[in-house]
Amino acid sequence: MPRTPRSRTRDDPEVRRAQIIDQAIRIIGERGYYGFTIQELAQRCGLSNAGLLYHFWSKDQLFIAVVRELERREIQAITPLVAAAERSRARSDAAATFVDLLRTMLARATTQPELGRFHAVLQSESLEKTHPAHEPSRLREARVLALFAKLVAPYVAKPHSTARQLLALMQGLGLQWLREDQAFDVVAEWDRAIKTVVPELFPARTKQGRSTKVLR
Amino acid sequence: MPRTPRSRTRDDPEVRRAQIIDQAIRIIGERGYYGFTIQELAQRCGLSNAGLLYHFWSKDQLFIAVVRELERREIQAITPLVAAAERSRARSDAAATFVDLLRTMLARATTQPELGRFHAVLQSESLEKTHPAHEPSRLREARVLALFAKLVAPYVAKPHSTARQLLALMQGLGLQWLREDQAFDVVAEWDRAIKTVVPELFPARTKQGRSTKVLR
Amino acid sequence: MPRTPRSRTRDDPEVRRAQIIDQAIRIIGERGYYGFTIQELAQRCGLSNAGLLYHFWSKDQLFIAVVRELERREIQAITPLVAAAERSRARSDAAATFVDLLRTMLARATTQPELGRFHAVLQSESLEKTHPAHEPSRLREARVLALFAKLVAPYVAKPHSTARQLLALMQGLGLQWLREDQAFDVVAEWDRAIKTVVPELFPARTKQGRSTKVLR
Amino acid sequence: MPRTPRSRTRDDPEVRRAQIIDQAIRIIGERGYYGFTIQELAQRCGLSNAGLLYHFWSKDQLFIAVVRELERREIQAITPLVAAAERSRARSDAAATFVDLLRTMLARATTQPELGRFHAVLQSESLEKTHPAHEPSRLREARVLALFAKLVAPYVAKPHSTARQLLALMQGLGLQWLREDQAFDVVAEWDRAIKTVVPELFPARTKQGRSTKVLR
DNA sequence: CATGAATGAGAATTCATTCAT
DNA sequence: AATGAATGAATTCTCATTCAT
Repeated sequence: MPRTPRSRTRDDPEVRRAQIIDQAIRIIGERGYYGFTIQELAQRCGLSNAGLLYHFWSKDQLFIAVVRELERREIQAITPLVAAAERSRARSDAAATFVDLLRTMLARATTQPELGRFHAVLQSESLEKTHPAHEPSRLREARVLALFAKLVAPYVAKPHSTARQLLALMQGLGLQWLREDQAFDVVAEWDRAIKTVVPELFPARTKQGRSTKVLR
Repeated sequence: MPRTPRSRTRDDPEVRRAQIIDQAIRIIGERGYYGFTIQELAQRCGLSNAGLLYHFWSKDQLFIAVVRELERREIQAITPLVAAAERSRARSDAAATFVDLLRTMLARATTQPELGRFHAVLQSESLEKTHPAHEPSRLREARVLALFAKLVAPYVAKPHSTARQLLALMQGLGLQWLREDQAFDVVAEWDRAIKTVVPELFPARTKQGRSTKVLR
Repeated sequence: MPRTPRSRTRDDPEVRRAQIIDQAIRIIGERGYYGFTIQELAQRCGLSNAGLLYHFWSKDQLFIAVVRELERREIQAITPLVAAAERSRARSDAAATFVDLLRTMLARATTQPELGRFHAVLQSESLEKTHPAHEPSRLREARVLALFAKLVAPYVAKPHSTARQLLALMQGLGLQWLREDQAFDVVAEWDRAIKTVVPELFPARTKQGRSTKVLR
Repeated sequence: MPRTPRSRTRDDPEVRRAQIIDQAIRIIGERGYYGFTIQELAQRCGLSNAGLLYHFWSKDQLFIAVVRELERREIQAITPLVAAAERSRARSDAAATFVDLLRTMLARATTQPELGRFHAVLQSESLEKTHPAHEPSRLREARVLALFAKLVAPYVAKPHSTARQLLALMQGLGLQWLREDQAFDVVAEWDRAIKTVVPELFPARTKQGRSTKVLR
């Protein structure tokens, strides 16, 4: 029983791949690597099992491709901001560019919840050393931590510690937002969190370096 | 090949169950619910598949039993501290008791890393509505958030927001610690984080409510 | 978790056996030999698996015991009638005694539907040569056929053929009755059937040996 | 040990299905629904378990497919005869067409004993309400009964009662024939039975409506 | 590019049975 | 006389993968 022959964009080597990867992100975000099956993916893509595997040689290859693709997209989205931040290093708008970067990073997970879920799930699943995304996840975290530490260094005494706090808050708030069915304003919470952790990034409006009333 | 026939602890109705649950926590902490197989669990317990299922009627029942058992342990461990915190509400040591509670909560995940992993993995995996731990996880998070908010209320302007930050930091730092192979001092980081988010919990040593240099 | 300790008749070696056999008849009548499990039987008897097998050494032994017990009961119920029929052979009430026997045989399946179901199911299931009740069923059928043939011999030209018809009708009507949820009067139908097949057994009320209007 | 790789009829979408269904009929006729395993079926078809399930999504679906297929074949075989019987309703050959139908119905079970066994076994096994063929069997029996009653109506006083007798005899004789290893002439017995139950269907050769000597 | 048919390796579960208590 | 704990074999089903078309 041949399903609806084909259709849509038809052919286009790369388009197909992209479609597949997009669906894979969704499924992995829902059930993690172990709960992700080629079968389900094929179904969601309107392809047969074999049809799917034609594009990616095996389940693991496909998984790796997904991880890589996501890395690629992330880099693409964030590199310009990182560059801007580095360029502005010595300038007066350095703080603003950094805050901008932080906001954008959270915003990505927010505007594309599948993305947030994917990272949330993989991040814990991949703790296990045998998980295929173990290394990639480790590196990614280290990279972000290092970046945050570098950028926050001018403002705080223990930049690495602050970097940890920022990352923890960014991920944790995202998770809460997902669990609570996106029912609160993460962006606002994230802003508040940044101000709490690195008040120095915000131009003081009062005399003291930090006015609880204003900033919280 | 009949392994050492049986014996060991033998009898003891609940002991076997507890052994099994402990191993299950480990496996689920490593591969999540979807990657968790009765086969592996049985093996680790030195039992046959059927032997295992004799104690818990099905994989899902077993899983639920694990979740419930963990809830039970958590409540058992934390209730006294919560009670203490509530009792001390109006007293001068209120802040100290709260900090104590926060420290203990993280410490549990720290001294029993399996526990930390279990919660870390389930917390993201169970975002999906069809996950068997979806509701339990949701409730657990809501409970903690409410507790934190109540206890922190006397000190901050937006208790719920602060509660979120505390939870995010506690979980996020725990995750980083696990990912980095327990290679840094989470307890110290957590302390620092608490001070950052709710400096009011710590008796001021200098005139200002917060001395960045000292506390960070 | 020990279920309600024991109770009822307690002990009594044979009583227990009888209880078990009664339940076994029910289950086999519902699902046949292949669908019959020791597990279900034990449950229905309020016994553990092992407890059950203590009384009958294995599933097959138990099954054979059931078949034998049923044979025993059948013989016990029917022998007197057969004897009566044979004794009355030459007398004027010979026909009446035979009809009595026929009625009783159907009545047994009717007043104890479990019995009817058991035989109905086994009768077809045991066609297969490897079925544990194959021989018993074959013999039983042959026995009944021979009996019918003998008793009907004085009245018809082809006694064996008539015996077949009687047996077929008895079983077939019983089956219909069970399938239609016992919603019609089998006894009446069986009477009619007997009259149709061996009108000679009934004292003629009209001149012709058979009055369709009356007998049907 | 890779059996003859594959090949044989190869391709042909429906051929494989038909082969499988044919074997399934055999097995179910031997052991009933509960004794029927996919494993055995796969083996008999020279397929792996998974290979089999590829064609029918589950054991139950397969079973339903078998039941339906058999219904289809039966209807296909019998419809023309039923139509003929209905068309001849008022004509002089009405009786002959009906007898023809009755003979054909038995003949089907006779020339294809697997078929007879299948129906024999299912007919009793499906008495249980939870049996997957419960409804189909009930309907089938009702249908046949209604058909017989309608066709026999012109000849007898209690058509429904007569229909019951015909059905019981047809099935019962078939069963005896199977049990006795096909060692007697069922067709002849069936003919005799028809004549016994509805002598009116046969042109009288003697004065009385029924001459025992001739007809039996 | 893609499918249909098939497979071997697991997976969860059920079953009859055993044995020490 | 019965149970609790356990097992090996079987059973249904899923999964990733292969291959001819």
